[in-house]
Amino acid sequence: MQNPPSDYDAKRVAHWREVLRANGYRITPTREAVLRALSAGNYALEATEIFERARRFAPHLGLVTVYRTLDAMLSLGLVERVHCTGQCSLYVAAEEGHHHILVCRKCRRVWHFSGDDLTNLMNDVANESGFVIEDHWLQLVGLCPECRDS
Amino acid sequence: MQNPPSDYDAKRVAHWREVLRANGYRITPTREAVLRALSAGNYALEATEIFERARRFAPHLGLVTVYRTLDAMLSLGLVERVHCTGQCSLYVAAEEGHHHILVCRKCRRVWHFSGDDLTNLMNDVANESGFVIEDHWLQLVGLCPECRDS
DNA sequence: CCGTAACTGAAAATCATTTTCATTTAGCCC
DNA sequence: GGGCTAAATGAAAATGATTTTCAGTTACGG
Ligand SMILES: [Mn+2]
Ligand SMILES: [Mn+2]
Ligand SMILES: [Zn+2]
Ligand SMILES: [Zn+2]
Repeated sequence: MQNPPSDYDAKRVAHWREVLRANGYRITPTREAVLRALSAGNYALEATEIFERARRFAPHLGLVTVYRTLDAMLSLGLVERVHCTGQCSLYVAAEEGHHHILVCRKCRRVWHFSGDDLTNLMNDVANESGFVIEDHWLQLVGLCPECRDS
Repeated sequence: MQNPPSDYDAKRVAHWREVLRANGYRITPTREAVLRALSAGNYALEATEIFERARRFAPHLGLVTVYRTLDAMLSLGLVERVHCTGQCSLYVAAEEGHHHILVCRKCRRVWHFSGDDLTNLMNDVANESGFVIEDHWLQLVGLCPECRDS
């Protein structure tokens, strides 16, 4: 009758499972452990942190599988890379649709936002430079509500 | 009477030399070779590429010195890091003042621009999220005039 | 069930960056 | 134009993250 408290987002994991399967990937216990580890999605994590978390669900998991699953998920747009001053190998669950990220520089909590409109800027820069602009990459950095107090 | 064609920006090198000196760094032939290698400033370069270029000016140069000089220049804001999809360890000469970068994804040519105004967006996101936003990273990616044709 | 291509973890290989250390040198003071 | 000394140097070793290899295992369509 009681639901055990879950430290992962079952709904999101189910969705990811479908996307992976639909793209020819097999659903294995180890792979699912990585999905669960990432599904909370509120923090930018290093590969080793994902590894540690995922091991709770699949103790014999190897770090290699984390990297391989991340590759698959990156190519399907299910996770995205988070860039930082020093280290640029952080990962976080991606939201659907066009959006960008605001990261807490202290605890790496992630806030997703959309609604940026850079078309004017990009047109100006394209005209001035002669480049064809294909993509824009925007990330905000700051302190989350909890970290700014302490 | 003739000036040899120089593959570096002597003026910029002179300026960097002054900034380094003013901050307690010594001017050595190897360090200056790295300055020259970076001074053209139109391309985002990997450490090893800087190394190769700098070796033309100081053949016995070690790669370690490239890293050490890059650290010094980064901390003084003379070069900046360029982030890419795969590799985030590219460097390019920084312009003065607030600006951002447009990079050619094929040849890594860099165009510097300014004039972005994200204050409205940042205020909205700050209010919604509760974060204090301290910094914004913006980078455009595309194809330079030459690469878009070929 | 079966067959097979996909997936797995351990170990080794690779690659970028940092540390160590003995030697050299830039820049300051006579 | 010498010295002096802390800063800088390069070779080599250490580190750390990621990738490759490979022999065994497994998901899943038929
Ligand atoms: Mn956008
Ligand atoms: Mn800006
Ligand atoms: Zn925080
Ligand atoms: Zn180009």
